[in-house]
Amino acid sequence: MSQTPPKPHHHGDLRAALIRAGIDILQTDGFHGLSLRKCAARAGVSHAAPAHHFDGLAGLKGAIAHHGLTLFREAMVAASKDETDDLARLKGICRGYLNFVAARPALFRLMFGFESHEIEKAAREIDDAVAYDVLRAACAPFVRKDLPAPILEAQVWSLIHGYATLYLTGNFLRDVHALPEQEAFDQVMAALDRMVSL
Amino acid sequence: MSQTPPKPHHHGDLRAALIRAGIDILQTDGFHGLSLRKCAARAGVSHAAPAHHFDGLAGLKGAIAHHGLTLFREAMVAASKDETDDLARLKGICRGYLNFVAARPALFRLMFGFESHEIEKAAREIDDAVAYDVLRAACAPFVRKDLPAPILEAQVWSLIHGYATLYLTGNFLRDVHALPEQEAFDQVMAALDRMVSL
DNA sequence: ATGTCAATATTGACAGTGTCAAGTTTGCGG
DNA sequence: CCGCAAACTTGACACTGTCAATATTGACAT
Repeated sequence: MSQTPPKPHHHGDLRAALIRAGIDILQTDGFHGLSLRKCAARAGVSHAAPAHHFDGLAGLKGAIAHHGLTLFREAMVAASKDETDDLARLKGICRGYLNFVAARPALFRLMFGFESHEIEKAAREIDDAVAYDVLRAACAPFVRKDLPAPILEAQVWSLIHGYATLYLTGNFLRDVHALPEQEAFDQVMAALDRMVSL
Repeated sequence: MSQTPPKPHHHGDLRAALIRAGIDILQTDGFHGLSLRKCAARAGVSHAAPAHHFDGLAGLKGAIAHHGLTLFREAMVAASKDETDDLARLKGICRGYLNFVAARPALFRLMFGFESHEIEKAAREIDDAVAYDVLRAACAPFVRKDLPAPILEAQVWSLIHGYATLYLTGNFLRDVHALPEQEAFDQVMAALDRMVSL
């Protein structure tokens, strides 16, 4: 895509404005509300203008996801940075994960929903690392010879990702979601105690 | 919706035909390929005919998800029924879960993607139980006083659901997915050993 | 058999959507 | 000042879901 717009001509910086518009629309109108034409309208340009900055809708979604990943990382960092204990820190990461899901459901859906398959794949692999590193660091203290880092990370990531998505969609887990939110989270995340114990 | 179509007039049983068409289209053209008009065309009726059997697209998706849930259940039962050991049986359920995801990705996405939010909600809560009961039964042997059934179920469901969706979308977990599929599955599901152990 | 009537399906229209092919404006570099 | 390319607009196309109006069908009562 056009990663170097050196000097904006008409708008100012349309590319950034469209991404901002997209994130706003996701928050306001939900995932369905996002469309190229609405982003264009909100940015005050014509309906086909975005085509010059993104490779169609998939390209715009890719750019939004790219930006969203830094917000995602920030949420996890913020929720874990005050923890000193290794386990509490890991749970803080998960707490941040869930906070992000609750705060920006549509953006999360764009980033991690099945749609991510159709998103511009190029930069994705690099971007993912931005968020994944946070988890990796939090998992590091628990790595053992019989529990390699990639496996542990996959286990933890699967657990929190699964819980977050089931939480978001309301599928299954009704008994648990009937509990107060924090208690439900704590009880499910208690699985980490065992997964990580000697 | 029309839950009692006592005597078909024109088509034969258009409702069932549309659901079948929908599942076929999901398998052939992927999630995006599904549309009311295409289902109608494949069933040999006009584009607006489905409206008389389903409450719009959400209604059709709901009906497809309803049917898909029984296939989903069958996949889990089939993969676990020959196991006698309790833990192996639980892992068989998870194996069946992943098998289903691999075999019918678009249908799975319709059922458990974020789209399920917009799906006809009415029957969903009852339907869910159809599949959830399989998991519940497999979890039952491991329930203890300090590990109530709903919590354990939520932990197991979150783990396999998270792994399956990350597997499907290709987000994160690259190191693990570089492994042979069965080995990756086994290693991640080893977390169950610990979660369930005394 | 005949007429009634509701369920079933068709047709045509409408507002959206993404995307493409042209044209138009803008402003920088020679 | 002029060219020229980047940025943007305009108009069209095919496709989508949805609705209102119409036509058809088949069962049931008389």
